[in-house]
Amino acid sequence: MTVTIYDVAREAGVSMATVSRVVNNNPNVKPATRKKVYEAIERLGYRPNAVARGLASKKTTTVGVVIPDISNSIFAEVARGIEDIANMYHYNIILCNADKKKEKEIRVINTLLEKQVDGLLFMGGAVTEEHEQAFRTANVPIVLCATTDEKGQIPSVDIDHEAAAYDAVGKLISNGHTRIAMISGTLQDPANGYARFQGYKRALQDAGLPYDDEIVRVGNYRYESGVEAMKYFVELADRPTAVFAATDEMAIGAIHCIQDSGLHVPEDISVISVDNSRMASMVRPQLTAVAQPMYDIGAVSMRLLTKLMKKENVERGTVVLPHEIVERQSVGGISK
Amino acid sequence: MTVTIYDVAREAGVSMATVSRVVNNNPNVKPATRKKVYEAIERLGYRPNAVARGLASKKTTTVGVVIPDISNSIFAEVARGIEDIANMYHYNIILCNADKKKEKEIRVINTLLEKQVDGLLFMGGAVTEEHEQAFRTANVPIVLCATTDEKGQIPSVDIDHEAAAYDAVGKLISNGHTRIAMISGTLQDPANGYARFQGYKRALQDAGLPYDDEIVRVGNYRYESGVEAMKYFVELADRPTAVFAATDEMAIGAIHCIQDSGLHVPEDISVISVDNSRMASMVRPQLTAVAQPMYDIGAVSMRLLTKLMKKENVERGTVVLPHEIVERQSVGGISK
DNA sequence: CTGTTAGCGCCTTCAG
DNA sequence: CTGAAGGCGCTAACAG
Repeated sequence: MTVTIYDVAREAGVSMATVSRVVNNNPNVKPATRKKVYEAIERLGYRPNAVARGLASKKTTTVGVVIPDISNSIFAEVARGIEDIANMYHYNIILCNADKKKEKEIRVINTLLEKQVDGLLFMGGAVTEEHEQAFRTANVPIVLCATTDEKGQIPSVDIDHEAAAYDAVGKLISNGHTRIAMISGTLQDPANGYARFQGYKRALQDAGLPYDDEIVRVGNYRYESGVEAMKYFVELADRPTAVFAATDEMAIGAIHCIQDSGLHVPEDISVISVDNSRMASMVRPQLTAVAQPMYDIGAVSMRLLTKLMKKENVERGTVVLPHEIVERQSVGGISK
Repeated sequence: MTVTIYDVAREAGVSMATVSRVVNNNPNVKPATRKKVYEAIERLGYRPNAVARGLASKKTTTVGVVIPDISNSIFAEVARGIEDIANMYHYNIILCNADKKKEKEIRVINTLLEKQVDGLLFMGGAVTEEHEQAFRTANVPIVLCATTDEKGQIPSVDIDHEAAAYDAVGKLISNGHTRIAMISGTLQDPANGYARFQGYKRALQDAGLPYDDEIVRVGNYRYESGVEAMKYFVELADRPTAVFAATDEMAIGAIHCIQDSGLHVPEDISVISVDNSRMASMVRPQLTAVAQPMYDIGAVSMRLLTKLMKKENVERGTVVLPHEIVERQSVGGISK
C-alpha cells in the first residue's frame, strides 16, 4: 500500500541508506545513482514519512506556534512574519488556535510538545505559573511573541506596551485634551491590558491631569465592547473630549458609537488606539494609532527561535521593538 | 534526558505494555496498577512521544487544514467550526497557511501528508489538476471546505455561490435598481470569483436587464481593491445606482469610496455583498449581505471528514449549505 | 489483567 | 561513494 524507502531502494537497485542520502540531500552520492534514485522515487510516487523520520532523527524541522485568537488580524500579521522567516530556514510551522482560553493554551502547548516540535512560539496573553510549568518540562526552546513574562526569564520579542500607551495618550494631551477616557483591555492581560492602562495613567500623571475612573471602562478587545464603553462615556454629563482605546477594534467601535450618537470624530471627540491593524484605514475617519510592528515581531521572534534551536548563543533574550505613531484623521485639537 | 515509556515502566514496576495501556485509557488495567503507573508518570514528568506513537500505530489523530489566507476573517470563522468538531472527536488540528498561492498550497498539502495526518481539510480557491494529483496520492480522506472541485469528485461542503450572488443581485433588482455594478473576485477563482459573477449575470438576465461590462471590475477581495473599483464607477457618466461586491471587504471599500466622493449610501448608491463576516456590522451604514454559514461550513466539513476517516459510509459526498440574506442599512430603494 | 515480542519507516554510525 | 545493522519510542497482537 504505502511505498517506503525500502521499496525505492529495491526499485533503484541500491540500499536504503543511499535512498536516505539522496532524499536528505547528502552530497556523498554519485550523480548517476542519485539520478536512478530520483527516477525510482518518481516512478513509485514515494513520499517520505515525516513521522518515521522524526523518530529516527529526533528532529521534526517544525515549530509550533500557538495563536491566542485566530480571528484577530493582529496575530495573523505576526504569523506572516513568523512564516516568512520559517520558510527561509526550512522549518515547517504548525499553527494552533487557543481561543483566548488559558486552559486551551496549556493543552495545545502540550500537544505541540508531544508532537516533538523543535521549538515553540507562544503568542498569548498572560504567562502564568501553569504556562511556565509546561514550558519548563519542554526540552526545546521557546520564545514569547507579542507578549512577555513578568520575570523576563523567557526569551521574548514585543513592544513596550506601557510606552506605546503613554505615547498615544501623550498625543492627545499635546493636542490640548484634558479629559481623556480610556477603553482598556482586561487588567489580567499584562501586555495589551495592564501595561497599556499603566501607560495611560502615567501620561495623565506626567501632564498633571487627574485620574478619574469614571472615564475608564474595561472591554474585551472586540468591536462591540468598544461601542458599549463609548455609549457610557457619551452620556456622561462631563463628557470626555478624547478617548484612548487599547486596541483598534475597540477604537472603531467607539468611533461608530460616537457617530451613531450624532457627534463627530474628531470634532467632538478624538479617538486614538494602539495596534494599527489593517482595519485602522478601514473606517471613516481613518484611525490614528500607535503602530506596533506586527510583522517584525513575528519575524524577529522566529529568527531568535532558530538561533536558539541551533544552540547559537544570543546576546539579549528579550527584545523590545520600537513603536511609532501613525497619524490619520481621528485625532483633533481642542479649541472650545 | 527524555523520559520514555520504558522508564515509567521500570519506575512503576510494570511492563511497558501496561504503561501504554493506561496512557491510552485501555480499560484492561487493574485500578491499583493504573494508579501506580499514574504516579510514576507524574514523578518522572513523562510526556508521551506522539511521533513514536504515530509510527507504531499508523495514526496521528490529527487532521491538517490548509487555510488560503490567515488574515481573512472568513476562514477564521470556518476554522472555529472545524476546531469545535475536531475537539469533540478528539482530533488535533494543525493549520497551515497557504498565502493564497497555489504553489504554496501544494507544498503544505504535501507537508501535511508527509506528517501523516489522518485527514485533510482543504479550504482554498481553485482545485486544479495539480491539487487533484496531490490529493490522489494521499491515502487519507480529504474534504474541500468552502470550495468545490469542478467535477464534484471530491467530498466538499460549501454554499451555492452562484445562487447566493443571484439572490444578492435579486434583492437590488426588487428594490428597483436597474443599473447595477459588480465588483468581482478573480474569475479564476471558481467559488468566490467565477460563480458569483455568473449569479450576477443570471440575475440581470432573468430580470431582463442588459449586461454591461463597463460596470464590472475585478478586485482581489481586499478593501483597497473595493475602493479602486468604486472610484471608477463613481466617475462614470451613467453612474450605477447599486453595486454588488463579491465580498464584504470589497463592499466596505466601496462604501467608503462612495462616502469619500461626497455621496451617500444607500441614498445615492446601494451596496450589497456576499459573506456577512463580522466586519459587515463594523461599518456605517452597516452592510446588507448574503450570509454564508461559515461556522457551519467548518463544522459540517469536519464532521464529514471524521466519518470518512472512520470509513463510515456517507450518503452524499458534496453538501451544499443554505445561505440567507441579512438586511442592514446599505441597500435602499430607487425613487428618482 | 499483564508481559513478551515484533515491528512501524527512517536515520546514522560504522565498515568497506 | 555505498551497504549493513542497530535503534528512535511506542503499539499491537499473542500468550499466559
